[in-house]
Amino acid sequence: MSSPWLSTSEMRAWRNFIESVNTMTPAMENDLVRYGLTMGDYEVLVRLSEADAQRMRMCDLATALQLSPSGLTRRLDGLVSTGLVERVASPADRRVMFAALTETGQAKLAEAAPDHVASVRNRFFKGLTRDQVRALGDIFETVRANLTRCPE
Amino acid sequence: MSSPWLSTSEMRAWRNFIESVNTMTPAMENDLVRYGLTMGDYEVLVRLSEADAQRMRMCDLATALQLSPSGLTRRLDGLVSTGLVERVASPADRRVMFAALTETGQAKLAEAAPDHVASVRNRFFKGLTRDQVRALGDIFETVRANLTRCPE
DNA sequence: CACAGTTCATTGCGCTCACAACAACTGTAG
DNA sequence: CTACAGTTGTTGTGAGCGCAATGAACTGTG
Repeated sequence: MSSPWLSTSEMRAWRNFIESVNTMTPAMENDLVRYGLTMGDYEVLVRLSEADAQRMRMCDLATALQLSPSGLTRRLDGLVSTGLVERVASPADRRVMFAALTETGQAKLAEAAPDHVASVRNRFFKGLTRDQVRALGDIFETVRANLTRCPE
Repeated sequence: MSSPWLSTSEMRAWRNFIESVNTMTPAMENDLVRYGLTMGDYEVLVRLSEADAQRMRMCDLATALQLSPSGLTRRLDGLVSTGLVERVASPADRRVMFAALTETGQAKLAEAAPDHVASVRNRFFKGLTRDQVRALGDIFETVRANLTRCPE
């Protein structure tokens, strides 16, 4: 129970998990290159597209993306320079900047999304049964809940 | 089946998975800071400790760690400077360098390992049933196999 | 109103990594 | 023996990210 080592079953799960993540991430990143997007960029577009008025405050967006404030500032720089997102000052609170999806950004997301979804299916869900997909949902819901409970 | 979108079940699994990885990785990284190690460093020590004569060729190690050659060179620079690993030239082939675990490195691994294992248990396996752990092993073995089959 | 504390975004700096170019070396074909 | 294609590892360069510091703006309390 409180052995200092992982059990055989745990070790197998852990190693396969780590290796899958390490392989899958660059592969999916690569699938997006043809759209001129990184996975980070894509996540920004998705979040904004789901938000009211297609815009979010920087700090809320950073939290949602689990990114540091500085990281988000720099990531947005890129998206702004390519015209997919624009910065909009808040009239209510002059400290805050909104990251707002542009028409171009919306179009780019619509263009890249089907391929990205196919990529997720192909890299991740391919070969898994319906039960396994459901089990995955349960498992990582537990993991996520456990992680948010122990921030330390 | 070939819908352009993820099903509800897939979406749930995918988002929980991504968020878990994003949260868990820095948390576990943080757990190793007190030993002066990053997770990358730790992985190097583990791989070397499992290898014959506690040493591996650079290119084999890079492959095992899914790291680029240059990435490994730089990572090893750090480990060499702290004395945990040393570079040993191969007498047989003068192109190759071995990364070899030192006594210090072995001791450091022995020191950090129990805490790291506890970290994995605490961040990842905590709250999962034995069946779920086994299911995880199966699932990511499938994912990993699928990824290696489609390198493209 | 004044002012201490908080929130928000950005910038400087350092770290890690990948890609491309490179240098050293091996071994095989001719 | 020579030529040359393939390998192994390192270095130059640039991208992305976090931490800490900064400055601007807001909040609340006396």
